[in-house]
Amino acid sequence: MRRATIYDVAELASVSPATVSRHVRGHRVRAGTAIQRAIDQLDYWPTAAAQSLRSGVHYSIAVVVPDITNPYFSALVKGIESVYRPGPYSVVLANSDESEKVEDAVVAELVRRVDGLILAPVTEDEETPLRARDAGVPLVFVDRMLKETTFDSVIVDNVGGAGLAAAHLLSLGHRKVGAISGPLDTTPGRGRRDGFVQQLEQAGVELPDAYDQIANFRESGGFEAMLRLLDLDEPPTAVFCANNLMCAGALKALKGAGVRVPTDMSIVGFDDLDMASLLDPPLTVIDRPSEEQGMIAAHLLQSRLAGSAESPRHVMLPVRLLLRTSTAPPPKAVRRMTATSTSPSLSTGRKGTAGSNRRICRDRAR
Amino acid sequence: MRRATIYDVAELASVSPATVSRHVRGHRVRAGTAIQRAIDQLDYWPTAAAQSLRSGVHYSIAVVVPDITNPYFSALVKGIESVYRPGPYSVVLANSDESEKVEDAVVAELVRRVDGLILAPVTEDEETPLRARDAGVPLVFVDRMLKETTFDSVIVDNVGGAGLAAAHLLSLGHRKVGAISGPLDTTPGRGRRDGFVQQLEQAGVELPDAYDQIANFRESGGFEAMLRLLDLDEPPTAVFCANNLMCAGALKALKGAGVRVPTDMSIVGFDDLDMASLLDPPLTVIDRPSEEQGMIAAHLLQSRLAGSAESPRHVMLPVRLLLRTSTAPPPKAVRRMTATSTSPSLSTGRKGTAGSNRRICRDRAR
DNA sequence: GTGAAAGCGCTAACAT
DNA sequence: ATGTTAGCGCTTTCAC
Repeated sequence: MRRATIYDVAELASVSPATVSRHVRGHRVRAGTAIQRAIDQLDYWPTAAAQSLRSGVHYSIAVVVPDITNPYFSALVKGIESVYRPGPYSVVLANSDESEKVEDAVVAELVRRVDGLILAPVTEDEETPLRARDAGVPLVFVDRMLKETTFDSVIVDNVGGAGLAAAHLLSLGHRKVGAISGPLDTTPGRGRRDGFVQQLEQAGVELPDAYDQIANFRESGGFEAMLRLLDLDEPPTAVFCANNLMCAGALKALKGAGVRVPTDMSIVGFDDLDMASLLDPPLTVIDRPSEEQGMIAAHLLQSRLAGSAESPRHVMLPVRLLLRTSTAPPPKAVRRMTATSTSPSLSTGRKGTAGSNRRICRDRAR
Repeated sequence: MRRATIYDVAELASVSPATVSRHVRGHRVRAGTAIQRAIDQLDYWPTAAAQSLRSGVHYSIAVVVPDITNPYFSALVKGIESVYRPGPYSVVLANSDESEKVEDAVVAELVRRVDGLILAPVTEDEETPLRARDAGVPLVFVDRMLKETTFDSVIVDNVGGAGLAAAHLLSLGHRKVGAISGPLDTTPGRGRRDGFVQQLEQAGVELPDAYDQIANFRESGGFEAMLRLLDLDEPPTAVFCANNLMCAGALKALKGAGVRVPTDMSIVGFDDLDMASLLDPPLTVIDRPSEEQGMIAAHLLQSRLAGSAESPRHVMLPVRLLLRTSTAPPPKAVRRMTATSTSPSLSTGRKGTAGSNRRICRDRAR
């Protein structure tokens, strides 16, 4: 049996196809109930392709992230979906797998099928976004963005967050601190390293090349970078890991090498992990509002789709230091400072970030 | 400037639209290079909606999972994507959020836009799959399936895996064992509980109602169920958690209550976690091949799309017990058995599962 | 509020 | 191998 078309419904309900179309799209029509009965009876569903072809709208948007396996991105997506439910838009998700090439192919495909795009680009200087512009598809960046851009964006205060981590480590008395940063051609990779280094410099502490590790944003990156750090004659007494996955990798390397945290080495991560409090030891991290970030991105996109589009809007969300127990004073504090104070004085100058009032918190019960 | 159509390209290259169409779809045509030049010059991209409307194929498939936040599903998706890259099909991902209602809406939308569906259904007795059948869209189940079904499916040996967990706990000498199961109207929820109970019964051990906890598959479910268990006059000395998220929740409850694992209570989970080895203590789990499961599902779907469709195929993947250190003999072993043997003798009768040779392993270094 | 008619952009038949 | 023609199923004028 052939699939029913709008003509079949029209005939059965004794109206014109145009009227059926209006009814289906929610307009009030006189024969509404009769049409609905015909629709149910024939099990009619509009053909999406025909609708799109004719009207030019798809009623769907796409989200492209570099690694769906990363809990941060899962949370982000959840936030976006919560805004778009219950429709009329459906949201499709795609993975670029941290590959510029894959991302480009994926986006090229998607811009032909969706009305808008939320993108966490793989690098800061790629050309993928042009595909969206060329296709006339509104785009908003999340988590990462291009260097100079006319697109909307929602990122977090990477520089400030990393600075917070550095200040915390310094206040504990650490002077030999290392950093495992992500690729420097990404917004968070570069921003977090910059913020960390700046804060160190303000305290007159240097980040030697050997302590300045760059790696990929996955577990393997953190694992290998930590191995290199441990291989040094004089490893750092504290290390900042630029994201959650790297941090897990670094912890595995430490565990394998028998290095105790925080007794032998302190660790601060960026991005909270659902399991962070269950780890051995519970992880001190820079935490950011992931779901909320997704929701804001969705709202920005929606306002574009609704046509109320002004100049590009860039929103930056505040982050906070979540204290758990993976940080402690160094094994032998060289210069005694406020090293015993677990509530470090963070009077160091810092440009204020939107609405950040409580920047340091202890982890609550669960 | 209007978007270029196939007619514009045809005119510029002095051929017919049909020839351009053939070229675009990879056929060899004489004027190939001229056409390509015209395409590049005009920046022509075929309109997906028009292609689909005319040809009836979308060149995309969809994956619908109940919780993209669950690492198991992330891995599954990764496996699927690896099969479909580099095209010509694109894969879109959707989240049903463990809600039958959301799932139904999402699938209803998707079947209008994709050529095939890979679905991890929310429950075992829902009607969503009928949407796919009605729309003539091939469907394959992963992880979960309906009770009686004519669709392809790829699941894992839930019953056997849970049995393995029970046998392990028993062999350590536990007699007061509890289970935190998922919803019984899901394949893994029911299967894992059944397998656990059966194995217990074979050893003459009962699962009292109070030890038989049912909860949602999320962290909150595990947390609350464990709280209930701890509230008992005589809590179990070992607990089996039916999935990774629940297990994390249960661990948080234990941590909050100051119950030590495995000293005071042993824990076995189902599904490995990336972080499982970093937890305090490293978690003993039933592990299954997630990415591989996704790949198999993708292949099954592809064979359907290719038309080589016979009767429904059901594949069941083997699982294994991954020994770490969250399990140990009970505080005071009531009856001394082989309670000190960490390599339990699993001579208990069990129907063989496809290709399972090494069902118990110790966790390797990292 | 409703109907008639045109056409979105493409590909499948068919003819050459 | 290529061109001609028709039409996929819908929505949108435009007239009433």
